[in-house]
Amino acid sequence: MELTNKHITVIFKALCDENRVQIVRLLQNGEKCACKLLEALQCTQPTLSHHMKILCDSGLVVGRKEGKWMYYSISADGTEEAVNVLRELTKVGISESGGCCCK
Amino acid sequence: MELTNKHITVIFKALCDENRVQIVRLLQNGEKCACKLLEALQCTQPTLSHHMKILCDSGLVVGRKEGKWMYYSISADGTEEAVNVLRELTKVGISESGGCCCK
DNA sequence: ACGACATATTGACAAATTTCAATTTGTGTG
DNA sequence: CACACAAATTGAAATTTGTCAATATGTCGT
Repeated sequence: MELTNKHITVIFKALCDENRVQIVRLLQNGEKCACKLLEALQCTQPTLSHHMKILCDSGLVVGRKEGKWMYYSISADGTEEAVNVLRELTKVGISESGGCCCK
Repeated sequence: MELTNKHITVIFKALCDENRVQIVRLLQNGEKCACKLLEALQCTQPTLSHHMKILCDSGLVVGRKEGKWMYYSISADGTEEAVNVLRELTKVGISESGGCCCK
């Protein structure tokens, strides 16, 4: 599979915002409905909805609809992929000869 | 050690920008001087300098000054910490009972 | 000390992101 | 069907981020 810079940024943009990091932490002890997240966070419902969209788009979180409620949880597949992407991206390969391009 | 949401965002903000992701990829085959990065990227020198600062602040990249040149490379320690942080953050613990808070 | 060069910093502007109020969509219940 | 409720979408304002031109800082060679 290809791994564009764009795709990589989508994954890590999810964790660029303190509120979203907090949301992930809240999901660490299991699936939670949106309203529970909403009362834990200090933001409005549309703002939470926006953050959840970004988290879901990144693949780190998955949503499950049940009636009028929305349940969110950490995606094992998504987070594993994120760790792999981060490891791949920061893996150092064949070291080139040093020296500067400028004379 | 403590691990604030703020600290976590600093790490992952580094990988939020396509140019910075590209820079990390360029560093994968060894240390590079700023001017070499500059000719690979399509941006001005101040912009590159700005991105390098963010990458260094995140700990993922380290800089080494040699004369008038600046050499950058991927930090093994920094990237290992980033992977650990990501794994810690996305680790699912004791699953709580399901159900919605709303009646 | 002076000039040339590499990098960093400053200031300004454009683009993207975060946030909320208002509204819409979707779902279940009386 | 009408109402109530949960979540998503829209649109606008405030903030943050990315970018560049201009300038400053630091280093080397003459």
